Amino acid sequence: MNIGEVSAASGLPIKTIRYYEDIDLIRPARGRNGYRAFSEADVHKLTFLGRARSLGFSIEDCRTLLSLYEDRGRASADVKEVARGHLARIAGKIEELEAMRRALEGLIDKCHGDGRPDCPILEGLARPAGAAGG
Amino acid sequence: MNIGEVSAASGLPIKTIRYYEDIDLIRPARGRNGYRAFSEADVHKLTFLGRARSLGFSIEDCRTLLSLYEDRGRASADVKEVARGHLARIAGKIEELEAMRRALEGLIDKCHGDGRPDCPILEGLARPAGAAGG
DNA sequence: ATGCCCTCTCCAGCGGCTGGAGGGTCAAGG
DNA sequence: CCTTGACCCTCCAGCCGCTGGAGAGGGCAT
Repeated sequence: MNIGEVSAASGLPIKTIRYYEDIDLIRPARGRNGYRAFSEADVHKLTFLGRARSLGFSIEDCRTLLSLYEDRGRASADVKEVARGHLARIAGKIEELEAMRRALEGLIDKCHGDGRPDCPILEGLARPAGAAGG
Repeated sequence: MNIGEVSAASGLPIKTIRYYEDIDLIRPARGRNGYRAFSEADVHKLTFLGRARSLGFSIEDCRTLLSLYEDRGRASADVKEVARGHLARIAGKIEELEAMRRALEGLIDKCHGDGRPDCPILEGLARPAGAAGG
């Protein structure tokens, strides 16, 4: 299988597949013409990688997950630990973003948003964080 | 004011301040010795930038916000539009992350996480997204 | 041989810093 | 006057995970 077909089959861009080879996530064979020759196993791995990435796992996590995936003697506890760590990072990011959202919504609500120059959003950015106007 | 004091006053790392000058967000004066000589206005701008960044605004948004901040004749509607756009991006990201979280939690819940190799997390990553085991 | 699409490698850039090398400046102390 | 040490300077490289583009070669139909 050439890279174009694999791209279509896995849903990953060609560039990404080459990149994954570059960082040693996959090691496709090579034909005499120099073209990458992907096996079914390569396609499975790439699909796996695509799903893991779409769940937000880092490349390093993906590397770990892939090696667990390939290790028939793995302990599921190891997989779970990686997943839990990632889940915690996601939860943290969500909290961060929700704090931003709350702060932004608070400012936006106060801004009349017309042609006049006075603007609580800019004032909020210019003042110390918690300082309510009073 | 030298960069160290400004860093302490604004809460921004020295490197970041230099970087902000590099990309023309601020234009501090220079002393005869080549040191940056910051005015109070520079410090205000940097503090403003720090707050905007902490709310997740991109550098380009910050550039816009800063120019609005400095423009006494601005329309608050313009500020509000920038903020609303950013809020929408944040909300989008939160949704994305929450979808990831739900998917991950679903997988993690199903994994017993012991020494045995069978693992619904890996299976979930190996199969098409919505395909429940049956 | 032509044309077209596929593939290859290598280099550069995105955002937003951050670290480090290698050097100049300034104030205090001896 | 000299040294010490904290500060400041510039420039380059790297982080992550790709992505775009240049320039060249391969494969197949006509």
